[in-house]
Amino acid sequence: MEKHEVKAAKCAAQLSAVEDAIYVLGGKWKLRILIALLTGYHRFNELQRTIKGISARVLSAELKSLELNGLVKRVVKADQTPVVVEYLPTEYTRSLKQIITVLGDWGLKHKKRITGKGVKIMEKEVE
Amino acid sequence: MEKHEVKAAKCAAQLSAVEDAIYVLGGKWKLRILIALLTGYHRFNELQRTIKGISARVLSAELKSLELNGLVKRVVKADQTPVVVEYLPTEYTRSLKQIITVLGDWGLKHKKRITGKGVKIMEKEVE
DNA sequence: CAGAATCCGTTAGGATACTG
DNA sequence: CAGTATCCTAACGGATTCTG
Repeated sequence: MEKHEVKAAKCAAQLSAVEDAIYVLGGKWKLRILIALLTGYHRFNELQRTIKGISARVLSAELKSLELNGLVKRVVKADQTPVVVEYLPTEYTRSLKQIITVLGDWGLKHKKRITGKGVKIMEKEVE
Repeated sequence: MEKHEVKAAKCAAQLSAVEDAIYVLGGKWKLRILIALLTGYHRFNELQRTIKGISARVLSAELKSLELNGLVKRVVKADQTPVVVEYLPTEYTRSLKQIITVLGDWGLKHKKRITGKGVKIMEKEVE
């Protein structure tokens, strides 16, 4: 195998692996939900309050998707009234901690970089 | 500050940092483009060939967005005919290497996890 | 509280064709 | 080669209302 073929193969492998990760974790909300989950928020409305801006509809859909991928466990405690539903992180969810850490670190640096320079790329204010 | 307030503050900080990262790197293509860039692909059509499935329109738009964020440098070599345009990673781009590595590792594990179990979450085939 | 149902606007991004 | 220009649609996601 020649040099550029090696390069191509490595790039393709990297590309495909990252692609898979993005496929599961991508989108606006999934990682945020997982962070809240790992932080200790487990109830539906609690999650909605913690994750600013998410609607019940979207939260519900995202939780289902995450459950399909084994990243959330939905637990119904039927022995209580009213019924309590909890969304719990799984063992598998904890394997994401490194991703979250690394991404968070970079995001922090990036914010400092742009606010430090006084550059505003796009408007993002809320109020 | 009480315990749950600390938790809330930490979670919010983490949330906001990751949010910032997603804002810049999110979407279907940005990270893939950066990987190709870091691997050594610099020309427009070269990138399009390497990143399977991306259209010229989208590639063009994404490159502009990345350039705005300082993650790509567009270099025109006017001393040649025809004019050669190169998209080069910056120093700042290299700060993403860890993210790419971690994300790639996880994606690889995840793929093994699902293919190993024979689970097909959603259809994703191309042909 | 924990959602489902409905409606509806925005947008990411695909397909194709064209240009200097 | 290095893009632009158009057109178009599927998916994302916001707002609101309703329910057991």
